Amino acid sequence: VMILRSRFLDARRKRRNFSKQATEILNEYFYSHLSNPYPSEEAKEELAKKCSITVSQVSNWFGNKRIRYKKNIGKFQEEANLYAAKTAVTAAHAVAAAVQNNQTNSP
Amino acid sequence: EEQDPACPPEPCPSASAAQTFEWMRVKRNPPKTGKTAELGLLGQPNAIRTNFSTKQLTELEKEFHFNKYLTRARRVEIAATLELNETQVKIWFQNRRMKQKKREKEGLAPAAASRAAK
DNA sequence: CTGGCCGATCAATCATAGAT
DNA sequence: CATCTATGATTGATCGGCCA
Repeated sequence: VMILRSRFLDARRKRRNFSKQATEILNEYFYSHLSNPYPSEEAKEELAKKCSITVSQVSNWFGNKRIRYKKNIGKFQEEANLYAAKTAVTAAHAVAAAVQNNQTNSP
Repeated sequence: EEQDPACPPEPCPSASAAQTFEWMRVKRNPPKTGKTAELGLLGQPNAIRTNFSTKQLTELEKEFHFNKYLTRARRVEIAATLELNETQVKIWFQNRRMKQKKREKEGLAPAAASRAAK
């Protein structure tokens, strides 16, 4: 409050928002695993690499996302639909590719 | 790409009905520690997150640098001096240790373009 | 069986970046 | 430029698992 407490310790909070694409990657994972949005340590490391952020930041992101999502599911409905559609398309491409590959070299 | 070994993506293509999964219902029990300010109302589940004063944090920090782990005696002593529960002191040290571990880990590889592990 | 620790997470809050 | 909202980080405390 008034006690401008620890401008020292809070100085590190000079945060910067993540890049648009990093957020994109995180949201894709979140919504494609909405039934259990708890990435394993390995998954976090990979996401961190792809997003060019630290594993801790990935953990913070998921922690904040989960809490804020369940706090107001309605507010995220639009976003959820957006990513749901996106992953659906991606999945479709993957399936198509798989089919192609399967036909190319069928046993 | 790298899907979880046993966790396929949401198999719900039809519409995008955002169901309510278990994790969304998880609720934590309110803190048992902390002061209820003894407002006459006993047993009131004070769900207030204690705010440690700068003085308390300074003392705890000082003690931490002396010993990363507490002995029962030391814990009792500190709790009394800082007017905190033994549990709060215990938890503070636990969180402090995790915090330090996290810092060490992050401070030892900020720049690592290790493409050697693939 | 009991209590402390670890690792992960929760939940509330801080402080700032961004939108209006 | 002030005000309101979105978001990354911090932290006291909880949850489940492990172990001496």
